[in-house]
Amino acid sequence: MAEGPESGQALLFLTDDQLRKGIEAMFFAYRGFTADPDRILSELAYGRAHHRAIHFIGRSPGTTVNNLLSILGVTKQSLNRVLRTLIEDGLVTSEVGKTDKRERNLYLTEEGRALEQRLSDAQRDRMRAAYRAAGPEAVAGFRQVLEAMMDEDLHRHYRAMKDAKV
Amino acid sequence: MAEGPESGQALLFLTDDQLRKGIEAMFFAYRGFTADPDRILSELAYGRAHHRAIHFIGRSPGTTVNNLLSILGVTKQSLNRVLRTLIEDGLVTSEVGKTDKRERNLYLTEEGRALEQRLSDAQRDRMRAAYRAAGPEAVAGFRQVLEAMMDEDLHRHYRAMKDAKV
DNA sequence: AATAATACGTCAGTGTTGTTGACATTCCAA
DNA sequence: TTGGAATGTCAACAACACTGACGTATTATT
Repeated sequence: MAEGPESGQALLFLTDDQLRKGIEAMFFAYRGFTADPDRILSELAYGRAHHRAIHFIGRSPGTTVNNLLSILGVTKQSLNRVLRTLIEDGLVTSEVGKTDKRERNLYLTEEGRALEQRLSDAQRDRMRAAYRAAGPEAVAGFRQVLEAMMDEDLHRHYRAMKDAKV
Repeated sequence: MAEGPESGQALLFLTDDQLRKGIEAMFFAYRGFTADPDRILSELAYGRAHHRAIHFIGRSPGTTVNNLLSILGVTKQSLNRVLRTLIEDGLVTSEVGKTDKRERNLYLTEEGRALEQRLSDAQRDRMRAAYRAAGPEAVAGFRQVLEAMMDEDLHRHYRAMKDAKV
């Protein structure tokens, strides 16, 4: 080991057992994290893929297909299937780009914003309850660990979005 | 609001914007969380469902199909398909229950333990790096928030497993 | 002006993982 | 002992990811 002066007691949080607990906590918590939106989505014959698309289009109105692809980390064929149904159902509009006509700028319609609101309300309610139960210091730690767990390219997207004004 | 003396400054961490950041952090971090095992699994033509089964069988040797079902939250038919391939491939053994012959007790084989080790090593490496970067206080907060985010029935499973000795 | 590269969409095929429905076996209790 | 509940298996289907190939419009490069 020979980690220097911080060895011993101070590094007990890095034992395999502690790490395993973190892994299992992550697994169980993610299930809770998605449970409420999933219920709403299943009523509408949508899935998580639709939720993710709606969320990030809502976050960045006018975003392009390519940008969405790099955020979501799926293939264009997979995203296209989802976008097509959302456009057909009138939740999303796709406009030819002004400066570059190859691009498509994506926006939520009124109806799309309504669903986005409904989904994020459900998810925020749970998040708010968890935050309130854990307290501000815990929340800060929560965010720190999550950020350290991201892949670098996703972390870039996260930072870019984190600091954007609503 | 009228939340009492802790209103104002101290509740800024509960704003919608803070909650949104937490939601997006959760989304991006979970991708990182599963990225390393996913790479290993794809080499072997397995998926996350196989990983989850292997993980929880390894954690609770002799567990029954029913118990695994309530942990994983899928249908028994879905789990069965995964278990069948793992058994065919010699990673898991299924033994008829001693007291109740309807039950099947599940165990990892030597080979199954080897894969479990390989997968959890990869996942632990990332978790360890994140923990080390964030520090012990952050890790405590991380775990607190995650636990508060779980559904109650999953939280029960988590607690039961959390305190079990390896 | 011709060529290459980019952005987007689509068709076809495949694999994992979830779902329901039907069914066999085993246990238990009336 | 018979009917019901619990446990697990087989079959078929849907959602959603993937790869590969191709078409089209637009922009950039030479």
